[in-house]
Amino acid sequence: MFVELDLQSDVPIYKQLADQLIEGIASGALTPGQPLPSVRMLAADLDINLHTVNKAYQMLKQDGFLEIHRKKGVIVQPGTLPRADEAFRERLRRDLRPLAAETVARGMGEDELLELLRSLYRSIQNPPTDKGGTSP
Amino acid sequence: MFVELDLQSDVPIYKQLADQLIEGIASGALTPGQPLPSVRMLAADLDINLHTVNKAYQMLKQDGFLEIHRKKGVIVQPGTLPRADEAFRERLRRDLRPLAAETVARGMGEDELLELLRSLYRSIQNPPTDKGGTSP
DNA sequence: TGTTTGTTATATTTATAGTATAACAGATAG
DNA sequence: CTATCTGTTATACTATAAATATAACAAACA
Repeated sequence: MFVELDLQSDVPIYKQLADQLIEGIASGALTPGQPLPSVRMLAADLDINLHTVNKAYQMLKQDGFLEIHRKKGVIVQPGTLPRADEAFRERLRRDLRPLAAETVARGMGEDELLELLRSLYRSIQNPPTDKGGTSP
Repeated sequence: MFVELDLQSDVPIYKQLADQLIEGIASGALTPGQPLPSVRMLAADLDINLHTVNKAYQMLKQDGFLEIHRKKGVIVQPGTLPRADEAFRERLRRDLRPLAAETVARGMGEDELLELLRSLYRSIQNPPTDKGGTSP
């Protein structure tokens, strides 16, 4: 598994995990229908508690990124992934706002900020580790 | 004071306060050298605890957005505001990454995301409440 | 001399994060 | 059927952060 946790970070472990799974889906490292490790297996692999993994899985299930079946285990959403609806856009604005504000306060230009985000967006959509890819 | 707190939010009060003060500096609503309410006054005004206000003030002092003197009280940084150094850019990337990832995963286009951030940036730099402004 | 300032120090309450066990019920392979 | 693995639920515990409540101190100022 490509997940890497920072136990010293102020970001909760379950959120780090959920974030990286979403990034995996975004990048194509995790494909629709692909099975994920069981909560016990992944917990053992990452050397964290079963419930911490389960919390991340439950969040992603709630958001529609995962499907969870008995015994079949956890799989990446095989159907249509959750859309960027207005609720998501609202959350996006709420989270981006303080970042944009401090950027302005520190005199960082609009262009540089946008370029930084653009660079992030593209590196996720087309990760540098995958040379070539299967899409084209 | 233009500060509005959401006590039901999962965002800590002291962070909401710090964020809005930074936005005030970014928008020009708070000008360099301008005095801020004392920790006791603002706490009473917002109906929160003295220490919660103090925590926000201390963070902003630590970052260089505020100066704090005995008896003179708290003032907006009269000298040069903190710069957007590499440490800030790193923090920016770290915070933007999960947002960009979920945006990709939800199939929201790069253009729309960038436009959303651009809109936020500009509305902060030139707030809609101030018709005309003193700058020009 | 008072009064207000930031500051420091405790203490308490509340909520979240993370861990540790244990047990339950559904699904599957043998 | 039986054993095993699955998610799931429940409970308990520790640790930490957030927020509040008082109290007191020292510096600055009118």
